[in-house]
This record gives sequence, structure tokens and C-alpha cells, in this order.
Amino acid sequence: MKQSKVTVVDVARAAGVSKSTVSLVLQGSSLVNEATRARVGAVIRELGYVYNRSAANLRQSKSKIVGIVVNDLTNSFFAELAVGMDMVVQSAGYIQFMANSAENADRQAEVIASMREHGMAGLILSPARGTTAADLRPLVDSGIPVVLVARNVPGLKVSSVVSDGHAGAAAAVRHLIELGHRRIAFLGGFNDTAVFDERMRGFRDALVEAGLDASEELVISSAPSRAGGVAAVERLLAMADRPTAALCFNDAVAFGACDGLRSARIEPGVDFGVIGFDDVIEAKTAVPALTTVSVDPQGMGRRAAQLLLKQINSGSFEPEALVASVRLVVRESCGASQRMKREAMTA
Amino acid sequence: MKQSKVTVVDVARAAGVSKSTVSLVLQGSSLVNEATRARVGAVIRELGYVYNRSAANLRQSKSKIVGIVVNDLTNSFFAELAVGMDMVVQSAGYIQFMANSAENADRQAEVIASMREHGMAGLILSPARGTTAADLRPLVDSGIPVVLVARNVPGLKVSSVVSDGHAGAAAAVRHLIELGHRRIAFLGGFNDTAVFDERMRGFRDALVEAGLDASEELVISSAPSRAGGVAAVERLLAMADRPTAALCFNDAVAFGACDGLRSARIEPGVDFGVIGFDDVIEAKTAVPALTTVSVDPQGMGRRAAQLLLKQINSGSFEPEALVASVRLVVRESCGASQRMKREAMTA
DNA sequence: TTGACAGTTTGGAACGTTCCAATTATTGGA
DNA sequence: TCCAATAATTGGAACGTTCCAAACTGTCAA
Repeated sequence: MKQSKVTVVDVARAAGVSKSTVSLVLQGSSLVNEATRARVGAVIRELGYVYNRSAANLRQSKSKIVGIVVNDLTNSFFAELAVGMDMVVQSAGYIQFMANSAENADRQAEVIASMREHGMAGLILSPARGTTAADLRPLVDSGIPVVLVARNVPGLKVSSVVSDGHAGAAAAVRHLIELGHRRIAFLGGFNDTAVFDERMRGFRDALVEAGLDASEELVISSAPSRAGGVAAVERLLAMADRPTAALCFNDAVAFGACDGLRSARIEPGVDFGVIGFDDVIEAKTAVPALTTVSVDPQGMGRRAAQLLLKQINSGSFEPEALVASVRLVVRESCGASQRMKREAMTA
Repeated sequence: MKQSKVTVVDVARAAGVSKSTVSLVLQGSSLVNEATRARVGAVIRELGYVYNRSAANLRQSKSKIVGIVVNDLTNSFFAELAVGMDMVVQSAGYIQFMANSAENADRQAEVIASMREHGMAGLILSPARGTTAADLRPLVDSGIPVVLVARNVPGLKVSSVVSDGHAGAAAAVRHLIELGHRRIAFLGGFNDTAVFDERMRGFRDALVEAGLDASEELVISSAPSRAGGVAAVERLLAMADRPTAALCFNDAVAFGACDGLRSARIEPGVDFGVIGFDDVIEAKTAVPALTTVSVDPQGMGRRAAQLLLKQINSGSFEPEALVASVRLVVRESCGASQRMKREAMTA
């Protein structure tokens, strides 16, 4: 019900100083006398003054706002990513516009344009499928720092933070081979994405390296979701020469695969080895606990945000490509614990 | 690398009109001649002009920004809620500051203050635990519309959108009773929250109504997470007079409960009835598919956003309390399908 | 020829801040 | 006592937009 229009001039008048002095106090300048600072501070609290950052930016044109656009907030990997960014952005005194593109490139373009009009200092983008370099060129040409995260956009020279999908997939496959598997499938994910490609190549390279079959039929793509995992594993079970283990595109697919296996009375982690990718929170507490390639999404989010803030503050324009290293977390779904039990019995 | 400082004056000069005319074009005013509009439009595109909204609302002081603060984005219920809000906010031409309070009231206060300085037109808040009416009073007194969602703050007269926890819990319990269960537990959730209290009362009222035991020991609280569900079900299994079914505080707890039951070789949906709350996306595809009280978080998010926008546009100050109705979705984890099978056999 | 009127266009004063250059007050040394 | 140096304060011009009142064009009726 009150007027929200207490300005620096009102404060100045009430404190008996000039608006310049109030401004100085607001910025914590050391030029102003201790007593004055205290008096102005008191008046500010008393009047319920709220700083108007838009007005400030108008003059100094460097805002404390960053943009964050993610492709799918309902996927916990990306939600974690967002939370990681949120943490460092917040503690740096920035605030974020945050939007969900829902994998829709047009929508993504709209929100980025809107954020630009509102004066963001930089953008972290986990691009929607089908994002092209041309979509982002005007933005980067205007000198606003951009950091891509999780996914890359071919042909665009900007910073990025991605996980080492190739190494992770290869490590997972080597682990399965070590456990005695000789026929291994790759399950789930859309095969037209860069991330899919990278993980799938890691999978294939590790098979070839071990002299095993790496033929096309072992790669079964599907939606990168739990439902997609169910579908993919059904196709796998229908194969003539049925694999005995699978590396999944991500954890959601892996959970779906476990569901599908169970419906067919095949127990994941006992009769069939399953490995996921991403290490979402549920992976640890699921039954069986999911063996997965951990990419620490929160950590990636934090690094991406740090990188962006660095670029904003330095005004530097060297694109930097960070590859988040990745680590195989062995739990139960791959069957490692089963083998240990067996070995203990034969010993 | 370019100058980002194309202003309305530059456009005006290039188009041979005054800045006022350009402004009129930008606002789509009908006052301006068609030919002029086209010419100005062309120049705008050619120069790559970007509208400076901060400058604009400095003058007109009604921004197109809303604030959204969520207590835990990593919980898919709240992520869905956020996505629902995002949808309507975006299509109304607004953009959102969005932050995660991580259940930390201090942090929440900080981000709200920051959003205020940046000039938000309204706030949707899913309050962190421990948020008090006093925390929010200055904000609502300043005349900025606030909508609480999912959780309420006692003693604060603002609009809210919450789900009907009492009715949902009661419906779930009645369903279990109908399936033949006579001893039913309530699992998970912190017992000092309003949401817990409401659901738990629904649970208890339904038991009393059926003349069943509703004693304290049947309510086992824990963290509202998957891990909390595992812990709670372990305590339940240790009880002397062991229940045969449980209503869980939310779906995460229900998943944890299923995990815990399986570890004890008890098959959820066969040997024990489990019902969740919230209907997160995974509920449908889990094995067994989770019977749960569906609250449609996206829908709640959408309604909350619509309510906020309505208040912003009308300048009205009537607090409105929406109670999202709730619906029991019967799937497999409660054992309903098992009973149907049994009945078919005896018939 | 004049005036009224509608259709367009325009200069300049806001909006709330920051920043610069200038001013005043205070101190210490010669 | 005076000067220089330092400390503290200040007025006014920006920043990029909107909005108001005023002004310019024609057209048409009187």
C-alpha cells in the first residue's frame, strides 16, 4: 500500500547531505566520514530505501545479472547443473535470469533476446537440440561473454564446459570386460547429438581395443529418458545373440533398462550388467545401486559459472574449453559385487 | 568486439526521424505512419539495435520481471513447479529471476532483496523451512504482489497456491483400507512442517473414520528424501505389530521405502502396499509403478504464475488462496492389481 | 481566405543513479 | 600568519528511455 519511491534524494534530504554523499555511502567509498556514513545508513534503514540497480546500470553499464538457460530443468542432471551455477552466481553477488528452453530452439532464442534487453552481463547456456552457431552469433559478436555447458555448438568459438564422455564410456566398457563380459551393448540417447556421439565412440573404441565385436547392431538409440531405457532394453532382449551387459547413455536410461530387465525376470546386477552415465542423486540409493560414470553436474555448473564470471570481470575474449574429468563409480548394477562373492566362494 | 551502444537516438538519426518517433515505433503505437514504421524497423534491424529495458522502466516503473525463489530445485517436484511457472511467465512476455534457496532462509532473504533492487514486479515463493511472516512483511508492505506456492507461511496475508494434502492423504488411506489393509503407517517427512501436518492429519482422520488404529507409533518421520524413505521403512520393519501398508510423505520417500522393502526381500505391491505423494515423473515408469496422490506440480506452478500476473496487472490486493485439488492415481505399488488377479483366480 | 480537425512528428523534461570537477573544511608545517 | 596538503562534500551533466505539450502537415467546409 505504500509508495515504493524513496530515492537517494529523499535519503539525502532526510540526512541533511547531498545525493552524491549518499551515493558514496551506498558504494562503501572510503571517502566519506564515519559519522556521516552512520547517519546516512540509519536514514536508509528508517525510510526503507531500496537501491535501484536499473538506474545505476544506466549510468555505469555493467550489470550484476547473468543469464542461465537450460534445455530441460525436469531432468535432474540439468537441475543439478543449475543449482551449481546458482551457488557461485549468488555468492558473487550476482543474480540470474533463469529459463527453461524445453529443447525448443525458438523459445531459447526468445528468452535470450529478452535477457539481453534486460541487460545481462553474460550467459551460460545448455543449448537446446538443434541450436546453431548462427543463432548465437549476434550475441557473442556484441561482446557478451557466453559459456556453453554440457553440450557444444559446432562452429561457435566460445568457452565451454563439457564432460569427458569418451574417457568415461571407455572406462565403463573396460570395467565390464574385466568382469568377463564379451558382448556389450550401448543403450539409449538420440544418435544425432554430439554428446551421444562422443560417449558412443568411447564405447566402441574400448571394444575395439579389446578385440571385441563393435558392430552397429550393438548400439540401440532411443529417447534419453527412463521410458526410452525400457524401450531400448526390450529391443536388446529380442536380439539373437543377446549381450550380457550394457552401457547406457545416461542414468535415466539405465534406470529404465533395469525396469525392463526386471519385467523380463532378469535381475540387473546379477544376470545382466548395467552401467549408467551422469551419477544423478538417485543412483546411489536405487536398488540395485547404479554403477555409473560420475560427472558431478553441480561441480560442472560451478565451474561454468566461475568461468563466466572470470570472463565478465576480465573482459577477456579467449574462449576456454574445460573438460570435466569423469570417474567410474562402481556400485552394484554392473555385477562387480556378485563376482566378488563368487570368487570368495571358490577360493 | 563491437560496441553494444546503439541507442534510440542512433536509430533516429539513421532513419531521419526524431527519437520520439522511434520510441513510438518500438511500442507499436498506431500514431505512426506505416511508411515511417517500416523504415525505422529496417534501420533497427540493420544497426542491430537492442532495446534497453532498464532505461525504459526507469521512466515508467513497471518492469516485466518476476522473481521465483524455490526451496530445493534438485527435488523434481519443485523443478516441475518451476517449469510450470516458467511456461506462463515466458508466454506472458515476462522474464524471471530464479533462485534456489536450498532451504536456507538467510540466503532466501538475500536473493529476494537483490531481486527487489533489480526491480521485480512480483514474486512467487516456495518458502524455505523456517521462513517467518516478518521476513516477508517489508516486501509485501511495499506493494509488490507475492504468491506463496506449495507451502504456506503462517500469519502472512498473501495469495497462495497449495495442494489439498488432507483430502489426498485421506483418499489414499481409504484406498488401502478397501484393499483389505488394517494396519497402515505414515512414512517420512519432517514433522515440523505444515505440509507434513496436513497430510498426516488426513491419514489419521481416515483411519479414525474407519475405526482403525491411528496411534502415534504408526507415524514415522524422517528426511523427505529417498534415503529418508529407506531409513523410515527400516524402522517400520522392526516394529512388533508390523503394518502391511504405508502412505508416504512424498514420492521420494516412497521410492526409498520400496528400496528398503526389497532389501528385506519384501516385494512392494505384492507383499506390502506403498502409496506415494506428488506424482513425480518417475512414478509412472518405476517398477513397480507407484500408486500416488497426484498434485500436478506443473499445473500448480502455472496457476501460481497466472495468479501473480493477474495481481500485477490489476494492481489488486485481495489475497487469494487456491487449493489445488488432488487425485489418487492407482498403479501397482499399492497392490490393487495383485488383488484383481487374485479375485480373477477365485472366480 | 480562414479555421477546424485529424494524422504525424517532435523537442525537452523527467526517471534514479554515478561520476567528474569543483568547493569547502581541517590540519600541519614553515 | 599563511600556504599547501589532505579530507569531506557537493552540484550538475550524463545514461537511454517515455511522455507531455506543442507543432507541423494536409484536407475540407465555411
